[in-house]
Amino acid sequence: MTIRQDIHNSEIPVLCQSCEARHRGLCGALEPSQLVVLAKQSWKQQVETGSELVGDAEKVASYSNVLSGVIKLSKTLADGRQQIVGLQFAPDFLGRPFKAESALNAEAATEVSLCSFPKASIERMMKESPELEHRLLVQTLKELDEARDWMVTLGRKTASEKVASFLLLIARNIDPAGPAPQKEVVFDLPLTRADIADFLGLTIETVSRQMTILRKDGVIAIENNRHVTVRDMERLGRRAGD
Amino acid sequence: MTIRQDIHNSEIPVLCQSCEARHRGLCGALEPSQLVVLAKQSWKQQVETGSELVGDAEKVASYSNVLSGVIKLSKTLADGRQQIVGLQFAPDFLGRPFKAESALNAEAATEVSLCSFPKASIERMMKESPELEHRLLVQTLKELDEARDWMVTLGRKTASEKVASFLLLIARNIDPAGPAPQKEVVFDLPLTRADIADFLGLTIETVSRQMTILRKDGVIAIENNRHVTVRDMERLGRRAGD
DNA sequence: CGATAGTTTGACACAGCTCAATAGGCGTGG
DNA sequence: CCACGCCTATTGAGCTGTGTCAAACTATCG
Repeated sequence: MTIRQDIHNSEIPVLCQSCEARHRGLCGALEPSQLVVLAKQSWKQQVETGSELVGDAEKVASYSNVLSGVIKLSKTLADGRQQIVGLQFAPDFLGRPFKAESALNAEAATEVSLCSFPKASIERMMKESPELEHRLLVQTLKELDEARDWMVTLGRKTASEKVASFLLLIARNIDPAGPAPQKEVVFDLPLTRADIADFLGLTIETVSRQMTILRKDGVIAIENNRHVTVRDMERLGRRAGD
Repeated sequence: MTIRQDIHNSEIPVLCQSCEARHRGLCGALEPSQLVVLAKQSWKQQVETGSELVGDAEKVASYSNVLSGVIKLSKTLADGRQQIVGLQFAPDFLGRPFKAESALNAEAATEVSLCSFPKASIERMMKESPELEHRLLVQTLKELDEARDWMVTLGRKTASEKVASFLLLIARNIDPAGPAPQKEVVFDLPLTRADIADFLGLTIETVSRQMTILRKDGVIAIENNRHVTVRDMERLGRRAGD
């Protein structure tokens, strides 16, 4: 490597060079010069399963890009009933702009790695760079579409359709390489049965029973409770009801 | 009125002068000069109850501001099961930017008046004016928050909590003058029992039974099926479960 | 190999659904 | 003004899918 190349590479911060978020995520909106500024204030963190990232009604001081792992967003009623209202996969952006407090709870469903930066930095950059706000709008619209799709699942699908819909959702999102529309797909479930129940508006027992039915019917195979093989994506799709 | 005043007023198009959307809605982001351009291409329309504004998988050529009335956004499964995924009140913005096709159905739940403009005009203006895109982001974030709140209702609340939540939602949104936190609130239901059922993920019979219970318990009064008096907003809130 | 947390399975209960009949609101026409 | 018909809402009776409670099973890890 020559000195020239070193100088050239240094335009993009080391931290960002192999980062997914720079390509498909929010940071793709930034010029190399802006990236340098932001990278100085940002830090990568590894977070273990179960740790709370953002508490309900808590002041939020930083935003993050999800680099790997799955984050669950949930809401809880006064008496403890819980509903997961969204899952975030890489390279999603984590944080609710223009609001000091979070109205929901964000928790690492698996091991998660994040790239975080101060709330203020992003908000300052957003004023300078319309492209950044544009990306944020696009991601928010995507999340809104997903939320509305899920409302149909919650309101109008049967327990077995709900479980099939969930497996389909994971199968389509867990693969970081993008959606390869194969017949057979293999993955580890990022959620426990309790989480799945909270996502689907069901109980763990019902989730478990429906998984057993799908297994006995040969639509999926399960090893060690977490490792799932979808034998036929199309058949699973039909079970999901839409 | 003097000529000077006429000249001064003419900065803001006649069409927009008494428009709600100019204050609390999207158009508030626009300079008078931009407003003039947009107003030339926009038109007001009155739409009657039940007419379809945007069909599923239909090309959308225009956006609108809701000036009055209520619009229901819904999705339908292959076998006809339906779920209402959102309601829009004045001065909400109707339309899904950056996507040629709609993934949902928009229908007038009541008489509705709209101010519509070509898709292309807004998108052009959005490129010029970051403030416009900012407003859109803010409205989209609001809708996302609402969708997630409703997911809790759909997934985790009982039938009676769902009906109470619905009445609360209407009571808080129907008043165009804003949320006056009074004890007693009166309004006409913008939805039929069938619509309410589709919004809550219930059947009409269950909705009807829960309304009867609320009426017999004195939480609400109903006249002519549509005219509702909430006797005590706080008590209704407690019935909604959060 | 025992402890612990997560999962599956079974038996039963009940909230909400289905089907069916009745009642009420409202416009039309005599 | 009443009579009729249509549409929407209510009420009732019985059924069923999903929840509840309890026990057994399985994976993982010290």
